[in-house]
Amino acid sequence: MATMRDVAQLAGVSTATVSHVVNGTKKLSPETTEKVLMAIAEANYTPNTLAKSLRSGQTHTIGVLVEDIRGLPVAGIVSGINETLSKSGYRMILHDLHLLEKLYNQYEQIGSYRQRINNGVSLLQSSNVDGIIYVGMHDRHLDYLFDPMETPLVFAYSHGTQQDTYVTYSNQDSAADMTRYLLSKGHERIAVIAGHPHSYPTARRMHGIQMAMQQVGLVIPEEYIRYGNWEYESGIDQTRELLKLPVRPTALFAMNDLMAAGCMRVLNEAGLRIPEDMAVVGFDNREIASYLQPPLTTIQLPTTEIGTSAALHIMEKINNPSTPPVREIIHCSIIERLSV
Amino acid sequence: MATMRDVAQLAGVSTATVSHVVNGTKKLSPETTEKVLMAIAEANYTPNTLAKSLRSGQTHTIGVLVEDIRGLPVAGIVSGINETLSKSGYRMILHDLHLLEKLYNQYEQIGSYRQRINNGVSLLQSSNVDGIIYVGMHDRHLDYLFDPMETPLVFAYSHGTQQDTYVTYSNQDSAADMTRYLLSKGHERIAVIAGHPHSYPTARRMHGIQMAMQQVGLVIPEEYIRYGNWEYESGIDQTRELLKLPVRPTALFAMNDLMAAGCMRVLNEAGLRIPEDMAVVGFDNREIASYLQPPLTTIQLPTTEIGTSAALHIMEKINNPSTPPVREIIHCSIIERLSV
DNA sequence: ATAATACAGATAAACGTTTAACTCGCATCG
DNA sequence: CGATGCGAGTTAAACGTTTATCTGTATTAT
Repeated sequence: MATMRDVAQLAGVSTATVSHVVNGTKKLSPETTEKVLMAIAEANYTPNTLAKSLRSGQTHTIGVLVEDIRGLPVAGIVSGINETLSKSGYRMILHDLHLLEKLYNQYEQIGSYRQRINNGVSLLQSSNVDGIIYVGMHDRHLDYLFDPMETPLVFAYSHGTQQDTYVTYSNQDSAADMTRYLLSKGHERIAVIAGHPHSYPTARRMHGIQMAMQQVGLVIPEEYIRYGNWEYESGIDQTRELLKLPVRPTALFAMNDLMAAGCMRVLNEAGLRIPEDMAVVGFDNREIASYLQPPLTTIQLPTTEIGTSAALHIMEKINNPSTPPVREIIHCSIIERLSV
Repeated sequence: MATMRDVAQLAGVSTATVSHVVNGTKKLSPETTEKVLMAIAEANYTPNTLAKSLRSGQTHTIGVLVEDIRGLPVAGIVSGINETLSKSGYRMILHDLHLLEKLYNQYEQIGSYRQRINNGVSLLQSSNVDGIIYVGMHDRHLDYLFDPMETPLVFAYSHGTQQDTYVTYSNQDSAADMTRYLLSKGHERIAVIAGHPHSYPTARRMHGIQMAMQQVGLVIPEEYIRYGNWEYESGIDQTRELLKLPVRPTALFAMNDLMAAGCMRVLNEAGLRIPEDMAVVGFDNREIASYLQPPLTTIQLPTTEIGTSAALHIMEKINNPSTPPVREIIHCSIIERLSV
């Protein structure tokens, strides 16, 4: 590999001059510039990133800490991050925390959870990353962990701590939008199969739904609201309960596609037609949504956009450390299929 | 950040001594070692990776080039790679080629395809990675591209070129296994909904199926073999054709879960019960397989294992450059559900 | 004419390690 | 007793850049 010294020798100048030509850090005479460029081409010179970083203290590398790359929204976000970073000449060190096995619910293992995050952060810091993007939802302990960190940090997907930059999607507005969509299709008796009762997304989405109803002077009766646990089976169970009601809803808003799939199965078995007898909508636009019968109308999470935006924010923070924290909430779009 | 010089000063020794303590590269007196260790602890010293790499020429970093992280098997493989690498103190630079939009089929865009790969490789090489793992299936042009590369290279998922190390899964054996499984359940009239007719997996899986049949003295009649294109709709179309046959098969082997889902829909609509009237199996174990009615018996790709193994191979190659190429084919397992 | 300024480029010190070569004292040995 | 070898630690060069400071010449202002 040719070094700067080789080029300098070839062009008959000093390495300083070569450096200035390469980086455009100083005005040089056209002749010298030309000579150097020729020499660079001839030697097939490419600057050594390590030396550059060692000297300058910047690696042009972003550490991306993901809870689990196998989670679908995570992959989309990483994809967006990567695309945006590469366009600006940044690399990405990915570190997977392997948190898909839900140990974060089990108190005795929280230590191990923290441990994994700490290890991840150490790994990234030892890689001299210029900034870190944390991708995931389970950020409860992060404020504690990241506190003593001087590296710029952006949360993607999760909300981070209040004093940090994050970019996420809108739970409330999206749910409200979907509700309005159902209303616009003439549905007034809308039932909800919510997620886990004490979870943040459940609360926000519920709020959005109720707001949208209220705006048109309607209210969801208590017996139309059923809480599941995000899983397929709970969609089944809760829908069965709903069908027992004396006055049936005409539309069913499941807070994710998995539960919506459960709904549809029950409706099918009960001989109800979708959407004629009952409309169903979901949330997430997972792969399964396209293959349900009928294909499910649902909400698309803006994963790529979240990634893109997080990447832009981290670069901004790096180049301008005094940037105030940004809280960005990206809107979701409705994917219209045939279940309404 | 404390440097080696600080530690040396604190301990009253030279930096060389500190280096030797840190790396265990030379036998030193217990007293000196102790002094140095104390100083390291006191200064909270952690070695600078950049300086280390610059000097030693090793970065302990692997470049992972993926065709598209949003592809499901890809995420699993990356997950496996990452876990194994971190355990050995390696980092991972991930670069996504964003190839999910199927431009590789369009001849006029092959240039752009190559371009993207070249850019990716350049990015990784400029990051001074110690080795590269290529994750993807579309490796047709790679031998051409990687030829002038001196960096150790391992293919994961795809077959790479014949003279390179790769690790993939077994198409033929898995299909044979599944066929034997069907046979063991008493099915003799097995129909196949194959993938795209000229694709490699289709050919290998077909071969596996036919071998397994032959071994018990059976043969699949030509009209039981139908070619789709891996998509849901083609599962639907081909199953309709199969149902027109005078003698119906008792089992249906779709070469992926999407087509199997299509099959099941048609069978449902035709009023046939699964598995009583017809058994169905798929391939891939995508998310959808669990949520079909009944849940689909299918084949699990060993994604994590592929990743793990690829990571081990690349580290082996780095530490021992003369390692001969390894061709590893990992076996898939059958996920038994209720569709047989 | 002379001082001040601008310009183009060179010099050399850093950045934080690793490691070959060296020093120095001490035991070993024929 | 001089040569030899060894053990423990030091010295300093090297890895390939960046960049503050310096030099020397040309331009401009007074």
